[in-house]
Amino acid sequence: MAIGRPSPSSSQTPDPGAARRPSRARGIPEATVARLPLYLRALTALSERSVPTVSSEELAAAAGVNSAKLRKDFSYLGSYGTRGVGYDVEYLVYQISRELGLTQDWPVVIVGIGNLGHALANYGGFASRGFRVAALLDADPNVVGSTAAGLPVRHMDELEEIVASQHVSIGVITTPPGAAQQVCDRLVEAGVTSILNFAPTVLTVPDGVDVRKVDLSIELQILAFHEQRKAGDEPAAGDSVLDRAPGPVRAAAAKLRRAAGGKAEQAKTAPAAKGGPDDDLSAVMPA
Amino acid sequence: MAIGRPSPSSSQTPDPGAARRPSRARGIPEATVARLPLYLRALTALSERSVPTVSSEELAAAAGVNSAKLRKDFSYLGSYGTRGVGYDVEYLVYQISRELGLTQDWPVVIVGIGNLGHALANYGGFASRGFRVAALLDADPNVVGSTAAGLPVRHMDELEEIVASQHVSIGVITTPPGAAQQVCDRLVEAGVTSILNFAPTVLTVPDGVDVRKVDLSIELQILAFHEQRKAGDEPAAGDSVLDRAPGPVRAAAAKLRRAAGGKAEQAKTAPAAKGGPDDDLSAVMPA
DNA sequence: CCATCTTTGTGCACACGTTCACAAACGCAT
DNA sequence: ATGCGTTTGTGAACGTGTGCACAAAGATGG
Ligand SMILES: NC(=O)c1ccc[n+]([C@@H]2O[C@H](COP(=O)([O-])OP(=O)(O)OC[C@H]3O[C@@H](n4cnc5c(N)ncnc54)[C@H](O)[C@@H]3O)[C@@H](O)[C@H]2O)c1
Ligand SMILES: NC(=O)c1ccc[n+]([C@@H]2O[C@H](COP(=O)([O-])OP(=O)(O)OC[C@H]3O[C@@H](n4cnc5c(N)ncnc54)[C@H](O)[C@@H]3O)[C@@H](O)[C@H]2O)c1
Repeated sequence: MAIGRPSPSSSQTPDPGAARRPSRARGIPEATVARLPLYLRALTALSERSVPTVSSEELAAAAGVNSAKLRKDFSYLGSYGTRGVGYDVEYLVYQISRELGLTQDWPVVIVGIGNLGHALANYGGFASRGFRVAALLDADPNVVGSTAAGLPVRHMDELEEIVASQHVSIGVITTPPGAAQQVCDRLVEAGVTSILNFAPTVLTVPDGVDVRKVDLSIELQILAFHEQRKAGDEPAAGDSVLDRAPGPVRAAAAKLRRAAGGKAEQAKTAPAAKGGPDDDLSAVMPA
Repeated sequence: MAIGRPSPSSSQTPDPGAARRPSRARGIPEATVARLPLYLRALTALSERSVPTVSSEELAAAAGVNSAKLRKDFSYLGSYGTRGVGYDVEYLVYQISRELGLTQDWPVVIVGIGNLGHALANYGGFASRGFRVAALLDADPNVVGSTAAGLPVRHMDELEEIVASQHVSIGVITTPPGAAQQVCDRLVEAGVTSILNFAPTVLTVPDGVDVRKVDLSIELQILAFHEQRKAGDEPAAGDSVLDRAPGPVRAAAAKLRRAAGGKAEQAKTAPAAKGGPDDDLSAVMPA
């Protein structure tokens, strides 16, 4: 069972219309763009095994999608297949790479070289697709000067110079959430126009700047939701009749909730109530 | 500018209909489920500042979505707001937590304690939402026995016992891609029914098992696509007329591509061609 | 050159997700 | 009670994404 991610997923920044972008810049739908890297990975594997051609059915299986979707996706790139035969692997690898902009080199800066920043710096799959770590940056003097994956960690003060001189347009943020917006602003100011954010914060950026986020915690919560659904899915108490009921009853319930007042009480008592989270209310509002 | 991720972001496993799951188990759409953690995070911040109520407009801004979407999302949970006032922060925190299944404890195992596994083990935001690291596992004898974030790294042989005795239903895979499917199979066999996969591989699982993936490389490639679009978006050569042309011309082009044969040549010559990636073909097929 | 078999490319219908816009509900002041 | 300003909850329109199913394109063999 695969869980649908409006892709957002996961990746993983939703909200297609948030910035009034028709999303379909030159005809390639977002959903297709998000799958191209998947196809590319599968094709690269085939290429390494010197497989000359592949059918939509085979490739779709390797990429974990359905073949009609794959064919439609490819149709946005042009007619690169041969009926009765399939797709030429090498040719397709190149076409997709070109479409994704991977035929050029993308220097990237990573800001915040803690646990996660270190792991990313050491990640080999980075360089394999045209992404090159231009610099590792941190604000902590104790971290600056050390090395990670053979690269020196440099101070944030050097950011502007690095971005400008190396034409960096992609930045990765792995700082604590409190520093993320500030770091983001500085990256944007320096000229970065694409940001991959690992900090659990909503980043605000000007038009023209893209943000994608990776949030472990969100992914786990989504899994928990489905897990809960699988295990049991009891009528689940809670969700009291009060809240579904129309008219003055609901209003009274709402009033009570607010009246229950300051924070902790409500948050603690509710989960504690065993027959359902609204027991406390039902006790006050019997009918 | 926010890039749309059919969020499936997100995040980050697309394909809602892949396993014939109507996706809308008890009425809550996947897209909404994926946003609930976002709302929850914003609400938690408000709660810590002792803000009693919040309007859809304010909360939407904090979560980075539009207010109509937020209201519709909440409407799937029930009528928890008060017209003219807004939503009770504490009450909403609890309702969303309950809906996501966060009122209970979720033990999690992490398999593959390398760079990334270490970072995840050290991640504090883990425990903060009811997720508890039940065990760290690895196959490498050199790693087993060491500690990460105060927890001992245990051998894969113990997996089955740990999953069974601690009722673990969520597993995180941070092994190299080559080992991921095998590890996945073993997790599933042991009883895990939700998997978060960091390895760049397509995992195959039986029905009833959920998989979500986090793939840094895919995120960067999507950013690169949009970055390329922003910078220039030149007619981009390539995409030769041959391939758009109908009839025998296209067929001939396809034939030539295949005939060009073994791998390297095609992949290398194409990007090298300066006037466009299909120049090599145009040279052979002038008209 | 024709028949047959395979596989692409796509029109179409439908499902899902987003946004608008507004009536109904509510708090509050008079 | 009544009226007024505010904000929710949702019907309806629209846009995006998915999957079916099939005609047309091409391969292949006679
Ligand atoms: N570790 C994980 O597995 C994990 C998982 C999911 C999300 N995250 C998120 O990723 C981020 C990093 O996590 P981590 O575990 O690596 O944290 P960390 O504390 O180990 O590292 C953070 C680094 O950022 C640096 N930093 C702080 N403020 C800075 C600033 N203003 N400018 C530049 N650098 C600054 C710190 O010096 C530190 O080196 C956090 O936001 C965390 O919530 C981490
Ligand atoms: N490091 C990153 O930032 C990063 C980013 C994106 C994706 N990834 C992916 O995450 C995975 C882990 O990355 P990493 O950098 O931590 O790699 P790593 O090599 O540092 O760690 C992998 C760990 O998995 C263990 N392992 C190998 N086979 C195993 C098996 N069959 N059972 C149990 N454990 C096994 C190894 O002993 C090792 O400790 C890789 O698939 C990588 O592609 C990593």
